[in-house]
Amino acid sequence: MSEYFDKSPRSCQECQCMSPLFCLLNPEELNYVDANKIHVEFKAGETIKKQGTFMSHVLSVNNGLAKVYIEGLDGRLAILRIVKATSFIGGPGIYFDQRHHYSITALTDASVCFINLQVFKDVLKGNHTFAEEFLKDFSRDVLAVYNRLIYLTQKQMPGRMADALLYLYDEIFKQVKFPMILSRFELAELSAMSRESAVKILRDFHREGLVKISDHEIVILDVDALRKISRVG
Amino acid sequence: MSEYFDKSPRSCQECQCMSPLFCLLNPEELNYVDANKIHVEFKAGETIKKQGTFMSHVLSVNNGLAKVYIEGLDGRLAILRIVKATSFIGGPGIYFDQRHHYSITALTDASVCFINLQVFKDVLKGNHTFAEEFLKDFSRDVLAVYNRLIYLTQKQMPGRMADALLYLYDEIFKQVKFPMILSRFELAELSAMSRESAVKILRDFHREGLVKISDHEIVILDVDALRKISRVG
DNA sequence: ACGCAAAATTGACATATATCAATGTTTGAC
DNA sequence: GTCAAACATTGATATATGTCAATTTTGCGT
Repeated sequence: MSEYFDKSPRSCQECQCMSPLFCLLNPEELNYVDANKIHVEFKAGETIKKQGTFMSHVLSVNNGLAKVYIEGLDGRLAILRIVKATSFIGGPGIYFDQRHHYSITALTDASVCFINLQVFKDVLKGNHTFAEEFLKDFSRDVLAVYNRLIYLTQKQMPGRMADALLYLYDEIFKQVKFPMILSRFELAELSAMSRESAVKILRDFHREGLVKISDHEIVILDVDALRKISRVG
Repeated sequence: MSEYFDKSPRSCQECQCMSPLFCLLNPEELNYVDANKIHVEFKAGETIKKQGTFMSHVLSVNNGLAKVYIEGLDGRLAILRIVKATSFIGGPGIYFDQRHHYSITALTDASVCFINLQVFKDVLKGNHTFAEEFLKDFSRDVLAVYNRLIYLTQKQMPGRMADALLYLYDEIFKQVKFPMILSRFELAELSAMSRESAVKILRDFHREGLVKISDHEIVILDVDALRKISRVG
């Protein structure tokens, strides 16, 4: 029961897990956000947001990891990116049509704040530094999608899988040994190939001594070789 | 010689070719933009902006058609979209790193205004309606890239080519008979396949009576069948 | 009208990739 | 601990797609 009450919202003022974006708010603005946010804990595997639904709130991931993905044709998923704490998640729906254009699912237990969209827009309207930083964040995400578009359409499978692994290394964990938060199938969804192809490529990487996968852990043994495969395509 | 002088900038106030975005400016703001813009005429085939260069200005296409494309791996191009009059072209570089992240080349003779980036930002800062509409525009572009990501990675070649043709019909010309502004090679770049594959698919479409291509013109004979191919993938 | 260069076309072939079916392995619920 | 369900693996095979090389067509400058 005490656990239940632990889940009650902390105030934003004392929160150490806030997305850096919100550090640009003055106390008054932060109060306004604080009064209009909801804090929710998710278990690994739970859906945080479903593509297509009305965007009543924007999100801030305070803790844990989640996958952001588009539900494409015939239910096939395309994982866009992995988000870690602390990240703001908005998306093109904020100003376009107030809908979520991707789904988000927790990969680990995760703690997420939902900030009322209108309140977010109000604050954005009144604080130009905040608005610029938001735009910068958004633009960075857009650029990442451009890059994915290129490498998913112009590289072959080994290059795409190398990119997926290097992405986890460079952007998410920043160390060569990290937990396998994604199943083979999800790695396939991240690199736009079939599950079986993903398995085969990973086996090849393993045989060539580039990576070691065991016990829910992956170790990248030869970063340079992976980068070369990524480059060659 | 008189032609040379025709190219001198008209004032934005009397311009009928302005991107709708700029209609949201008040006279004072429009004057400010007018005083800080450059108007240039391009011939078909000329490069309007080159990916990677410093973004000193944002663009407004007043007349003509242009292709917006990313220069990917080994010089392979991915055409993102076709722009027609009247369109604003900014991109993620505005707020991220002040660089152009795609190249733009004129497909027909084209008339383009270059608006000083700082001036654009100033106006955006001071006019919230303008800012919101800009964001809406930007978000629409982003969504289009999401869709491209899905259909380029999850559809097979016939579906992708059908999408390319339907894009020209639905978004650009809005009639089933339109000039072939894109070469076969460029159609291939728009649908992420090799030039030869594009030729073969188009031949198939032609044999099946879906399209007719001749004399620099394309006629879509069976829109519904194309839509079906697009759906099936 | 001529001839050159670029673009388009073709079919044969090589390669990349998905699919299928069968099997093995892990995980979590009871 | 057992069982079922999900996940992972494998090799065989089918399909999609790219590449190559040869040829034809088109566009354009003189």
